[in-house]
Amino acid sequence: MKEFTSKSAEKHYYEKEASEADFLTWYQAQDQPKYEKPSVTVDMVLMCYNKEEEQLKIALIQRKGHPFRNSWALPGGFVNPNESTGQSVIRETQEEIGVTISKQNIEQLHTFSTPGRDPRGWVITVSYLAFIGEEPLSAGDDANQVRWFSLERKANQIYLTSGEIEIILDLVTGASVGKDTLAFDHSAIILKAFKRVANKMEHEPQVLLVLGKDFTITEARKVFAKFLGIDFKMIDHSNFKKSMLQYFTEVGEKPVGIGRPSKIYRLNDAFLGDKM
Amino acid sequence: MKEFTSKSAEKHYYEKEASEADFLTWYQAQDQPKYEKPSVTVDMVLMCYNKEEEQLKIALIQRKGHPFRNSWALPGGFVNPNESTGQSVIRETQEEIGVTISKQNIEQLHTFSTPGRDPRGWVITVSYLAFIGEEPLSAGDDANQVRWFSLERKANQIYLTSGEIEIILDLVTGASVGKDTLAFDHSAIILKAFKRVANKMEHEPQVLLVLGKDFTITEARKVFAKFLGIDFKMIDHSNFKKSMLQYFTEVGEKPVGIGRPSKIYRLNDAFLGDKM
DNA sequence: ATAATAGTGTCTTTTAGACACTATCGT
DNA sequence: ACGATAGTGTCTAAAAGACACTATTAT
Repeated sequence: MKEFTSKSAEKHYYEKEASEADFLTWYQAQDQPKYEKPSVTVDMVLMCYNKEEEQLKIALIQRKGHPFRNSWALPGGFVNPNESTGQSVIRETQEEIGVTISKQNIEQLHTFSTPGRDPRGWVITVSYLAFIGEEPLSAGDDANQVRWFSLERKANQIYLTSGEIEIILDLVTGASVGKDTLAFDHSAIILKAFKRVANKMEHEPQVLLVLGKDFTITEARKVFAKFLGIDFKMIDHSNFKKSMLQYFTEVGEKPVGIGRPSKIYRLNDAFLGDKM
Repeated sequence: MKEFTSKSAEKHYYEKEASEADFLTWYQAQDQPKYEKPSVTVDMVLMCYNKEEEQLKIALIQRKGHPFRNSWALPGGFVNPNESTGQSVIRETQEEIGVTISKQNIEQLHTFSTPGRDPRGWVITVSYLAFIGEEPLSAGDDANQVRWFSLERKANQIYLTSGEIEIILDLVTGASVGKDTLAFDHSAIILKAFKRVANKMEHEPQVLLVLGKDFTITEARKVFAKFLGIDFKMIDHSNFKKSMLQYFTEVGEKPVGIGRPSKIYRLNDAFLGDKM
């Protein structure tokens, strides 16, 4: 082992003179951590659509422990070593609400790092977005309950409701305006997600995955209308179909229900995996 | 101070029964870190445009220390406590290359976290994108040199060149195909940035900030052409002007140079700050 | 005058949108 | 038959694009 007159001389030698292999061996042997490090979490904005209620839904959990005990929050949790944040968010979504998503169907949203965003200290979070057909949620260990909250846009406000709970977010100011509030800065994350979807759904209609694999034109119109905060009849059936047909393909016919039987469509493969 | 029969009973009490204030007091007093934490860095993709050479440029530093000593890399560094990642990247850009950017002019790109992306261990990075008019760079302590590299798109490859150094990236495969390579996964970060700009510059022409505050229509055409990998004459002057005039305003006339004097334009304020 | 650049005007093609019409079901 | 839904076709207005033309400068 080499001898050094000082710690800083040693550092200089390994960083600037030794081989990279020697540097790494030395580096791993040092007292970690040299710098203070943040905790890193992931959060998932998971949306679906209930065809009977004609409502968009977002999955929220009620936190069992501090901080924000009993508050509602996005599913998520700490990132583990040897895991990408994408893998973490898939694992946490599975653990906390019992929903399995593939890595093709998650999209990274934004990383939030405002100092003070977590009362425990220095925590930054990488947020993700995903769409699935409606399925039951099951609470993991960290949650008292898990619920699909209805997500309704009225003018420039977003109403998140489930039973007696109502959380109101303002699309313009970004603030939470109701009496119930979400944990951490999860309001900001949800608003970011909502705006992102609304802005690009006409060119990247992955949103339609909230309808499950297959859907009808009118169901697709209804989902779009929800994000735009308008009645679906404001979106002309004929024109909508004409412009969207490039993104999905007819796969069958729906034999039930009132009115003329609708055809069934499915998103083209190009819109399922491999986003930008 | 309360007494507990076991550490886990204590944890349960503070997380699930105590008040949030008591929980936080207890939490801060615990031996940190309970979980292993990653280091978090930021990286800046900073672009400008040299009007004489008619070349897009990207700022790269040559690393002074391991890992990747003497390799070229994006400016960036470790995030400090009590700093958002946005603030970090502004600070690091100032320290490493001597360029001052405002927070309105940076855009978060993506967070990279693939295990193994940094040989020192668990490091994730939050990448940012910014455009400035050309200005001299000055190397900070961590860099041997700092340089503006020319960034040229030829078909689906990106050539980064400066003097004898040439780094080639493939837009399709995402891989680095030349003999010189960048440090870490910085190729992937640059490609992500390039694709992002190319995809949205028609609707959000902040790219034009690479021309400095003011520019002519033809200069703008040239910048666009660089990102599209075509000759600027392929972009019709008249049609380009018609469609872009909604984004910028005439502010004067340029009295020098060959040909009819061009008018000077400036990006509307709406496109300088406050991105989605 | 001519080459080089900047800017205007016109015409065509494409796309987006309004809207009237036809088709098929349950009641 | 009628209301409700789904789907087609037509017409118009707006946007995108091709291209010819005019304007101003250096040489």
